[in-house]
Amino acid sequence: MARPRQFDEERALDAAMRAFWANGYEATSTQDLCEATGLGRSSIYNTFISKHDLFERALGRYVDMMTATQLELLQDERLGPLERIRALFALVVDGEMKERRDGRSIGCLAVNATVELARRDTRAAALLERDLARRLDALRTVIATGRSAGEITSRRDPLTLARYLNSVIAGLRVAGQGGAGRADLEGIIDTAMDTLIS
Amino acid sequence: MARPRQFDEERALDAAMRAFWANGYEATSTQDLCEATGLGRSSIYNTFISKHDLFERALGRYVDMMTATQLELLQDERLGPLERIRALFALVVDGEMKERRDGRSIGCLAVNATVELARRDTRAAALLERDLARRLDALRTVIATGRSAGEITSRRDPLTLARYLNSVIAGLRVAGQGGAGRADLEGIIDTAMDTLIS
DNA sequence: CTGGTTATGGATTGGTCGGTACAAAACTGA
DNA sequence: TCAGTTTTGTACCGACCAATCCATAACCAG
Repeated sequence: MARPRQFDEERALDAAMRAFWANGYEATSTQDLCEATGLGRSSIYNTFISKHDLFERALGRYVDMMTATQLELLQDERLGPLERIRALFALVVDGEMKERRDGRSIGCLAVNATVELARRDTRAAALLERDLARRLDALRTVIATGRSAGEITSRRDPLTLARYLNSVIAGLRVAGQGGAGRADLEGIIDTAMDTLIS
Repeated sequence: MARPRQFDEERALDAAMRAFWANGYEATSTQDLCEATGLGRSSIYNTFISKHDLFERALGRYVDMMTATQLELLQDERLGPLERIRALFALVVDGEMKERRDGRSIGCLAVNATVELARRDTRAAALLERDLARRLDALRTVIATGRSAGEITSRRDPLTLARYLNSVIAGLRVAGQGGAGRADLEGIIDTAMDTLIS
């Protein structure tokens, strides 16, 4: 009954996400978004309402995808609890080694958005907070399992350990953006894991 | 022999630093900088050349001040190695509890700049890299001392442990910006310190 | 093939961006 | 008092910002 879209909304969203991921919210202009998505301004505004709304959807897509893969790992029953945590760290390090420029990684859009926006963008902050809760929950569960199984011997309670591991991951992201290489990141991870079995 | 300045350059620099710290580089306009410093545009450009140059000086001032206080703690011979590291963490947490808005901290300008700019601002990246080297060196030294003294029993080498601790600090900053409270941060710290004596 | 509806491209909006020009003001040494 | 120098306030610059308008294109149901 009307003219159909000439583009795939999900693909466009994905391209916008990458642009925000690489350059941050403020440094990404609507012109950049047009070029990244291949859409005209009209199509972007017709579809996504505003730059900020587009960013929210891009960030939402990012955390949904990332957290989904991470939870999959953390709930993989073919692996033991410690192996799952190791696998999660490996995933993070592999991510940090991709898309490097001058030896610096692109980091994690969730961390980047937390740092750039959380204090002055309530909606982004709420989105990030919900994602954090999901990730902490999954970490807490696998840690609790690991402790029951005797693999994790730390007497810190699982939620504290979950917050610790999540914080270590954020630190890894920042380190990657600061120029740390694979060996550096793996050293940090090995050290961080010592905590669980102490 | 000429008209003297009506303002204190260091005070102005300090005000600009706080503006960048609170809002980031891109989101801080030259108009914001005028209001924060109380200077007119002419005075700002006459003194600091450009927004970017002003940012560089502000960031330089920040890392010099912060790293100076942190190194002071790490080299305080009245404290044992572990106590020094604990004191450093306490300093970070206290910092994270200041200037909160909606329960979120302002974070650390060095971390914020790493996340926002390191990939596309070579000069800022170099500045941050030099600061990182200084901090890692001080951490490594105190860790080595602690191991000689038997306070630190981890068999990870001191540089790796230093990178680990520095990364944990960055993670704490991000957590603070994400809304973590004092108890959360202290839980992370206590857990992180377990590593050293394992 | 036509009327209704949506998508698209391009021009354009008012506003703000970082940065500059310029003249008046304010000081100092002579 | 005045020449020389720098600072300061104001007006201004072109460029770009996010966002909108509108005419045209493209599609589909009838």
